Formats: sequence, structure tokens, C-alpha cells
Amino acid sequence: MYFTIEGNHFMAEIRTRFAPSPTGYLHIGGVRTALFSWLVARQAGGKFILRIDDTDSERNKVEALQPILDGFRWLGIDWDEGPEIDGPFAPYYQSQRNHLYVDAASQLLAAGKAYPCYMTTDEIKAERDASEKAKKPYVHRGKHRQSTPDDCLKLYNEKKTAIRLKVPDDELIKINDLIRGDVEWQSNLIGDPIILRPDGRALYNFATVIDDVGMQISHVIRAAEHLSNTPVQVLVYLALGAPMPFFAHVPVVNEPNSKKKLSKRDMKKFVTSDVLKKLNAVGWTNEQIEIRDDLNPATVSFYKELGYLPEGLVNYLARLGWSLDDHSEIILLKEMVAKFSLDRVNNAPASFDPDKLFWVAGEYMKVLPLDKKVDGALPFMQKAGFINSVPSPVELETLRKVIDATGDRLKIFSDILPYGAPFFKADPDYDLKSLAKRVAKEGVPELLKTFSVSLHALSDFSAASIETTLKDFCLAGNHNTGMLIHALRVSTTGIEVGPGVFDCLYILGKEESLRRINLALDLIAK
RNA sequence: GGCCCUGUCGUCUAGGGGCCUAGGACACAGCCCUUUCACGGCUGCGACACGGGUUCGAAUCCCGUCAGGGUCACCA
Repeated sequence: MYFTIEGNHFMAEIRTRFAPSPTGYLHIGGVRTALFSWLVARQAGGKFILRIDDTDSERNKVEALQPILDGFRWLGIDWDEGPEIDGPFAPYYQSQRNHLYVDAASQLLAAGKAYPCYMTTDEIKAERDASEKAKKPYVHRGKHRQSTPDDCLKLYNEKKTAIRLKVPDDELIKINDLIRGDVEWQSNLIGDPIILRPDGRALYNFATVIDDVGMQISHVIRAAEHLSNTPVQVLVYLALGAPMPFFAHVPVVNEPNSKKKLSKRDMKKFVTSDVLKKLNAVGWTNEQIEIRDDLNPATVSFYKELGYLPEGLVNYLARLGWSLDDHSEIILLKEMVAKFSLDRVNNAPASFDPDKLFWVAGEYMKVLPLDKKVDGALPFMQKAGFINSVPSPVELETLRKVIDATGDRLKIFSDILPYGAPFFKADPDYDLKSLAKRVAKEGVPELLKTFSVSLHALSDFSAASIETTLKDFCLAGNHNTGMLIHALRVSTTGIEVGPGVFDCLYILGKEESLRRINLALDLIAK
């Protein structure tokens, strides 16, 4: 005989949930699991529930929860029930639900499915040592397993203690995991788990089931590390006589180029000098990064801070461990909701790849309308002090032109900083090496001077006409076109990489272009 | 150590007995386009963990080995 959960579900509606702890940040691995869960609910027209696992948090709960909610909102993962919106099964904070766990435990006690256990830690330790000596696995079985429900109740009412669930003998506990297929355990290898502490606080494995039953969760979609909790939880469902949900255990996310789980502890190690540089570039000081634990590549807010498009992050995360077919990489959310399926989720762990995420984010940026690009890039320019907090029409227009000229070079919003800087600073930051390489060369200063005259005479200072003028000029005087182009770029923007020169000159305007050319010439004259 | 899960290019993946000389994507290298960079195009590099079966035929099914991971709490 064995217990099975297959086909034992009779909920009318698909209801999935994610149960984060208020940690102060949204972890990239967790959000991927949540995304799968959300996708299942949205596809079925069901409900996605956020339940806060705050039973042992000493932190300020509201404060530590906010970044998580913000993260979900930013990504576009919305919830139908949970914090800030409530719902028919409120409260959605486990810390406020303990009475439900106590009630359920009493019920099990009365039904003879659980018993009070008065064994001391020393006694348990002695038993464990004995089993170890005998080279047998330690399986806890308390003394009051055999007592009648009435005796148990009486005992418990006289003296509160830990309550354990009776694990049945000689059973095979079997689930059909929607991702991993059949998984089974021997009940004889599972010790009677404590479900309620002597002080009346519930344990995770118990509280989770009570909540999932109470909130009518139809699909328990969670990280693979919970797979080994599942048999105990199945037993709780059974003891409760509650309908069994589907289970799906999503494989863990590994560190980049590693077989190790992308852990929540020790995230600081991801803050490499490279990462630090990126964060510095968008205005975070090393001190701030040190204090905040959400500014590292294992959290969602890190990507928000750097100006990744949330759609890109979502797309990347979905593809991490899941595939639609043999070729699709860019999959719009709409399509994902329509076509997602748990059976196409891989069962092996996947390593997080920042390079690919960057590429995906860039693909989304490419197709973003110019207006949206301006909106997204503006805060970065403001934070860097290039543009006023209340931007002038001129600043906005220049930014728009720069972004337009920058084109596909813009992958994430913070990319605007290096490309945009030359157009918003009074003078370019000249890179001395570039200056030496492109301007301070034989004949080049003279060439620039002569060409300045042509530029000065130009009435239509558009990119196209600057280009024509330059080409005609080189043709007529038999000058090296490339040499002049490079010299112009460096002398007007200070850098060698960026939008086309003709665009740069056009955006700067005639006066400013000529001024900068002279500035560079003065500089190399020294 | 017990239990459970998992092994396809460096990474994400396709594949589920013959369409496999193993496909796509990122990354990397080269070439072309563009007198920069990026984009785009083309090419290259590069994997079925190992050993046994089953079969006419195995990346695919079975067994074993090895490796990695998860978990074994009055944490969640």
C-alpha cells in the first residue's frame, strides 16, 4: 500500500504562491522560482499569491519587505492576494497566522494523528548516538505514539510540550513532481517531525502546509531544496485529510561558471572590482555599497540600479532552466504566459550567466521607442549631474539627439553615461593617449585648422551635410579621410568610441564644435 | 554517512531508439560591412561523465561506477 497524490486534487482554480522572507532584497534565484509560479497562474487565468514568511525575522518587517515588493512590481510580476492588497484568506503574514497552526495541531492531537513528546534533548541525543553506533539511520519515534488520543490530549493540557506528527509505518510516500516525475520515500526512514514547539510556535513544514491548504494552493512550485521536505508535508496533508496539491520543484540557480548554488549568504563576494566600477559609475560610493546588501549581482535591484530593462531580466530568468523550443531566445512576456509549461523546465541546476543577461537586455533596448529610452536614461544623467533635476527643453532635446545617435550601442540605461558625457560637460575629458594618437600627429593639426574654415562656412550644419563637406574637402585636397575623421572625433568628444562623428558634430553645433577643435589644438600645442 | 535529486559545447539549451557527421543562443576568435565603436552578415572553436548491458542500431532504454548538488533541527 502506498500514498499517492496523483489525481487527488480537486480545486476549482489554479492558485500558486511564492513565500518570501522579508530579507531586505529580492534574490535572483528566488525571483526565478516566483516567475515560474506566476506564469503557471497567469496562463491558467488563476491566482498568484504572495505570502510572507516572517515567523523568525527580528528585522523591521515592513522595511525589509518593501524592497521585495518593489522588485516584483518593477519586474511586472503582480500578485492577486498578499501584502498591501489582502484577499479572502488574509492575513498573508505567517507571523499573524499562528493561531491557525495551533488549532490544526490540536485537531491532529484529538484525531490521534499526533502526540505530545516529552523527551529531552539529552534523551534524543542518546537514541541518536545508539543508532549511529548500530549503523542504522536515526528515526525518531516518541513514547506516546501508542497512547490514545484522549490520553494525549489530557497529557498535553496538563503540560505543554512539543507535538509530533505520527509517521505511519511501512508506507511508500510517492509524489508525481511536475518537473522531476515520480519521487518516492520510505516512511520508515522519516522520524516523527515536530509540528508545534512547546511555546506553541509552529515549525515551517507544518505552517507551510496549513497555509497552503488554507489558501487553497493548487500548485506548490518552489525551489528544489524543498524536495526533501516534501514527504513530511505530504504526511501532514494526509493527516489533515486535505486535498493534495501538485508539486513542482524548480532546480536551483548556480553561481556564474560554477556548480554551486547562488546563495543568499555571502553575496558580497559577487561584488568584484568590475561590479564595483559599474556601481560607482552610476553614483554609488564604496561606503554605500558596503552597507547595503542589495547592491550586488545576486539581487534584482542591482540590475535596476544599472538600468537593465526589466523585460530583459524576466526573459533571461525564464530562459534559465526553461526553453520554449530549440531556438527561441527572445520571448515576449505575452508569449511566455501563453506557452510556458513546467514540463519544459529542466531538472538540472543552471548557472547564472551575466553575459547572456546583458545580451538579452540589449535586445529589448534595441526595440524600445526613443521616447522610452529618453525617459529611462534621464535619471542616470541627472544622478550624474549632467542634467538638472528639472531638465530644460534644451537638455532634453540634446539627450534625445545623443540617444538617437548612440543607437544600438545603448544596451542598458547607464550606458548613456560614457556616451552622453561629452555632450553635457563644458569641455570634453580628453584622453591623452587618444589625443596623441589621433591629433598630435604630423600634419593633423594643420588639417584640422583648414577644415575648420570649411566647417565655419557651412550654413546647413546637419550630419549629412557635414559628411558631404568632409568628403569633398578630402577629395579636393587629397587628404586622408580616416585621419581627419578620427582627429575630429577625439578633438570634439575626447574619446575614440561613440556615435558617428558627423552626428557628434551636429549635436554639438557649429560654434561648440569649432571651439572644441581649437581647445584640442591648444592642448597639444603645449 | 543515510535519504533524495542531477550529469549534452566554457555557459543557457534542443534532442526522449535510426532524422545526430548532435541543432540553436551567449561568450570567444577570424573575416566582411562601416575609415571608430556598436549593429548586421559569414566562418571557426567547442559537448553526449565513464563502464557494462538491451538492440540490426543508444546522447536517448537498463544496470553499475564516478562526479556534482540538496537535505538530514524544537531554521525557513
